[in-house]
Amino acid sequence: MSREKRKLVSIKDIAQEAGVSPSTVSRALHNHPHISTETGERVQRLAHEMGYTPSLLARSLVTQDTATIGLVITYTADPFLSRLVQGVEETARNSGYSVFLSSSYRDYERELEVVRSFHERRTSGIIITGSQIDTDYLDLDDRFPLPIVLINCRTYPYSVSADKISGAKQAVEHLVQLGHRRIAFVSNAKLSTDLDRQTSYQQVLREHDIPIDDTLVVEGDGMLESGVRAGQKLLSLPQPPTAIFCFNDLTAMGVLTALREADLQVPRDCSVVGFDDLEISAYLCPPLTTVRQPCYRMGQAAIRMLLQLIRGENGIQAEILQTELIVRQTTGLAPEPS
Amino acid sequence: MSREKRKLVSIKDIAQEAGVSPSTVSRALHNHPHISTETGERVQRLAHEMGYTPSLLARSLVTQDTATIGLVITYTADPFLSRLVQGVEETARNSGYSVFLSSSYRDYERELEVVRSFHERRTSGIIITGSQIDTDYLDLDDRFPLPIVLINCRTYPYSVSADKISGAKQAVEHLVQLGHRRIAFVSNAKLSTDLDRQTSYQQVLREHDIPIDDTLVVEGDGMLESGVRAGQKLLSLPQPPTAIFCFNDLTAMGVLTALREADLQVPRDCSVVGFDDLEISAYLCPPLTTVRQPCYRMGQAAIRMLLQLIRGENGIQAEILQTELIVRQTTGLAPEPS
DNA sequence: TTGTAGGCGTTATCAT
DNA sequence: ATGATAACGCCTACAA
Repeated sequence: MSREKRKLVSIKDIAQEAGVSPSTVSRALHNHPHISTETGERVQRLAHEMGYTPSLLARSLVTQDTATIGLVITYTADPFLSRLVQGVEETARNSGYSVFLSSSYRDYERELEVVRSFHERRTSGIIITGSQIDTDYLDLDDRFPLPIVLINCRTYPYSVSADKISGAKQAVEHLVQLGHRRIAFVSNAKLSTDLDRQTSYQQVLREHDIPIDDTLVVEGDGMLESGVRAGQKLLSLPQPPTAIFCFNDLTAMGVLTALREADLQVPRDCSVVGFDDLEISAYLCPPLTTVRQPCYRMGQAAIRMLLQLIRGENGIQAEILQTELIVRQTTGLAPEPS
Repeated sequence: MSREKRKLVSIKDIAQEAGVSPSTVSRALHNHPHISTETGERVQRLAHEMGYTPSLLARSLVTQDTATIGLVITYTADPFLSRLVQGVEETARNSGYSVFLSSSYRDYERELEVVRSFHERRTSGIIITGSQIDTDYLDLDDRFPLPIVLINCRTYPYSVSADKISGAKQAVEHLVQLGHRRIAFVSNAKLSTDLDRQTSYQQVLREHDIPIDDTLVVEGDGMLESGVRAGQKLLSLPQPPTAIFCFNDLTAMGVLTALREADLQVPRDCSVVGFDDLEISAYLCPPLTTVRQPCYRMGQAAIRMLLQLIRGENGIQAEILQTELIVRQTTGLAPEPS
């Protein structure tokens, strides 16, 4: 690769070479209806020979459309997000859009900064996961006058979410049916959508007249290590739980580790349920019972909604996708009270 | 959010409002040296009040610099890549660059298509993982006259790689030291860098006068499911291996699953070594012995090299980062020959 | 210190 | 069917 910066060939260069005007070249390149096949072909051939690559930059400037979207995720390392990113990226590309990716680290200022930078780049719209700003975007409308779709934020009008309420209910119900009465919950205090799970958890317990014990609700942060600590904390209780419902699969993996380190058998001594259904969850030891979120489809739905907003369509409503309990081998009958 | 498309305020609008020329506004916004503090402040204030957001699009067109890079990855769902993406994204952003993300699915045409689209967007440079095109880029120089850095492709002059040769050696050596003589290898036929591992594998065996048995080398594709199949295949051998060295951690997880389903204990009946050291690998059951690739630092090194290329610096050389054997609990002494 | 003018690479509107 | 011209929003000599 020669390293000096070369000047790229432009429409003007082709025009000169072909002995026509730049506008003719532009038209020829776009298969404009009223163009003679002769010049059309000549221009096309010349463009190819000269190694012409159109500048979407310049095009965007005049068409006022970058065909670009911004995707804000919390952490690139979060495995829950990778399939979602895939859904967004594939669907966007199939619609001719490129996607900018940046992460917010669940930080309000960072997120604001990223959204601002996307707006400077004149992205046609933005998709945000785990937003810390959420409904404040409605007020920031004049600062960011471009369509925004949020993921898992049901209070915002343009959003795509998984039905966590129903998912959490199914999970806890499943444990109750197995005879568990001391059911713990490991939360993610940082996340507002965590409330759905916790509310469902409490509701199911109440419906079955199971007393709610606050010591059985432990705070986590959705990461592996916090799952380990939460597990240890729960095991050190005078009356440890016989089942643990976790905020997500990563937390569940941490809890499983804590149980193993305490020489407890799953599910014989304690049942565990996760949330997300990561690809790896089916390959854990034992394979994890969990609530599946349709990550790929959520990403896909988000970009579709965003494209509708970009096109100025009306009647767009928040979407809620179904979750599904996947019963594998980390849940079993409650141990007999000894 | 009001849904009609508003016209954004431009430098001209501010100029008119402030009663100065557009160039003065431009200078004021950039803290140009020769500008009166009075107008400077007035313009800044006005810009803020009017909700001005500069168009990097227009700016890029004139400065011939988009401050944008393209990142091509094989699959967004590959957990090995998430930390690498993080390294690229964070470092890029800290240098004022935004990053486009797209995936190639390890397909030559797809990759070409993505690179072309990045070039159309006039990205300042491109980073590519798992390239199928690799050294062909040297010939494609006229089609893509922009800096390209490859990851894990040592035959290309501008590349960042992990030292897989040494890593694989350490892994197999470790198994030999534990007394294993029937050591299997699960490969990834799709990937050229796989050869490094396989070569090291054979070399270590030779060094220890261990006969090389071709039936102990099984093809995989680096995904979970292929690990399961490879494991099953190896177990069905008349003389199954006592240790399995896997192309990556995902494959190792699959192998572990196959072993568990066959009611074999790890490492008592069979040892397993992975490659990558994903975050979750430390939390498997048992925790996985593996070769760590410094994913984050590889991403960081790649973007640094790319920025050097963009700046036109000389003397840039391919970088090779060290790998490290992380011994956990899936490896143990070879079982006594029965 | 500020304004004028030209240009970045395209597309779009008028003519011809 | 093609060409001239203006415009997108910004930057930057050069001139004043």
